[in-house]
Amino acid sequence: MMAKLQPVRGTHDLLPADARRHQHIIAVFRDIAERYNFGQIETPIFEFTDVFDRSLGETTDVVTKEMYTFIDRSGDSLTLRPEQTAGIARAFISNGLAQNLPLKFYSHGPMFRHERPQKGRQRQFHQLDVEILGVAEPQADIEVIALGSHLMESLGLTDKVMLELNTLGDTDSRKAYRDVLVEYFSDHKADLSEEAQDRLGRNPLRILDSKDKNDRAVVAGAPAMSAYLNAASTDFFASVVDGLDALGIAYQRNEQLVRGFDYYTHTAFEFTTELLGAQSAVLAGGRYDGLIESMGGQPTPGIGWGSGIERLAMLLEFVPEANRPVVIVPIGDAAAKQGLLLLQELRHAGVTADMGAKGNVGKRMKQANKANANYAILLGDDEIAGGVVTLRDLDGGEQTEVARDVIVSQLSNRA
RNA sequence: GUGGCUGUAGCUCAGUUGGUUAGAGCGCCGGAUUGUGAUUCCGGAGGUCGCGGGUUCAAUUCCCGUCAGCCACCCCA
Repeated sequence: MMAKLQPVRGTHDLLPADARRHQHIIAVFRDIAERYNFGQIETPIFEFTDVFDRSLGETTDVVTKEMYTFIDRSGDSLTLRPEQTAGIARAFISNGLAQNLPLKFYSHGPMFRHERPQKGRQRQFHQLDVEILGVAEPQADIEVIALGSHLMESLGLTDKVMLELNTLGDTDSRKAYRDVLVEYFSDHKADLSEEAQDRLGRNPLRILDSKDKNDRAVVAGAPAMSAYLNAASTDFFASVVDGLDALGIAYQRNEQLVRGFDYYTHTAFEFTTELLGAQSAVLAGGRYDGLIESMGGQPTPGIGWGSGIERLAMLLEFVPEANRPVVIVPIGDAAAKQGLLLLQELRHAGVTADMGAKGNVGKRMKQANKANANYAILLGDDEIAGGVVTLRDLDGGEQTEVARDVIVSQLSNRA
């Protein structure tokens, strides 16, 4: 391999076939999000570091060791966004959007995390994202999950993913449970892994989804989160579940499901798969009623999810084909000019068309074949003199003369 | 950040028990075919054997380091 010009670790070029796959996912997503009456929002791919520090939780791994943070020429600390929600929350506050509640946003674009790459994990990756701001009712939870489910269905991934669902309860419930959990884990501290012992002080809920065998044994005996939910939290979750049932959206309760960022409350969910190696989450999100307030805005409930485009792409069986071009094969100098004109007419008429820059007829026909062209248009002195064009069907091999003045409409109608 | 495996042509891979000019298939370019595309035939280009250092008369091969890829841990989309 060339040693010199390498892409930065964990980044990838999307060549046309991959780019088409990504664009297909994005197109399906946009179509569905628009049908759910979400509006597109684009926030910058970098923000003041503070935006992420304060929102994600200072002890989370993303903040402590995965952010791409740098000092710009003005001396400000900036960070490439590791996720989308914080940026949207910031935009909500910056633009004074509290006047327009409720708001439904969708977005997509690159995210950055400084992690060791592996299957389904890159340093620059792309996410789809939806957020609903200003709706405290379970209907928003249901709608956002339904949108995710709809997306899976439209991408043909329903059989490959499973919806896992949990509730973290409101702030009071979460705090109560946390205290009980810390007490329980402290009693079993000796049996926990080093990682888990470390997390006990920082983020005890995360011990629940540890993969360590010993940890799992301890977790199995831990008090259940559901037992510590207050009435309001229990009712809220019951409403979410009712809604999903009514819509026929299957899910599996997973009481160990804990999301990575501190801002989550109530509903937490993930569409997971077993087909991506160690990575399981394909689409994940939850409710974050305290986030905007903690960032300095008016108290505003929110819920949303993010979904990794690369991960979706790896599961996708459908690979969209590129348009097959019509390729013009000019023969002679006069035809080269006439060819350019015809090329322009075809393109303006909506036909994917191309014309090579050099080569004799044989060479050009080979090029047309390689370009996966469905038709070749041969244009030489004979055709020009007769006011026609020779249209060759490259799949069947039939060749016919078509009047020059109808060829464009004939081909555009076919497409 | 930690660990395991792997780096030979654009791609997929052989190979050298350390020894003159490192191979194949596919792909690419040209010709047979300057008005006709799979195929076929002929010819050609393309490698400082990831990079750096060490051992050796000699390293693509052995050793060390480094970078990268893959996979896993951690964590997450």
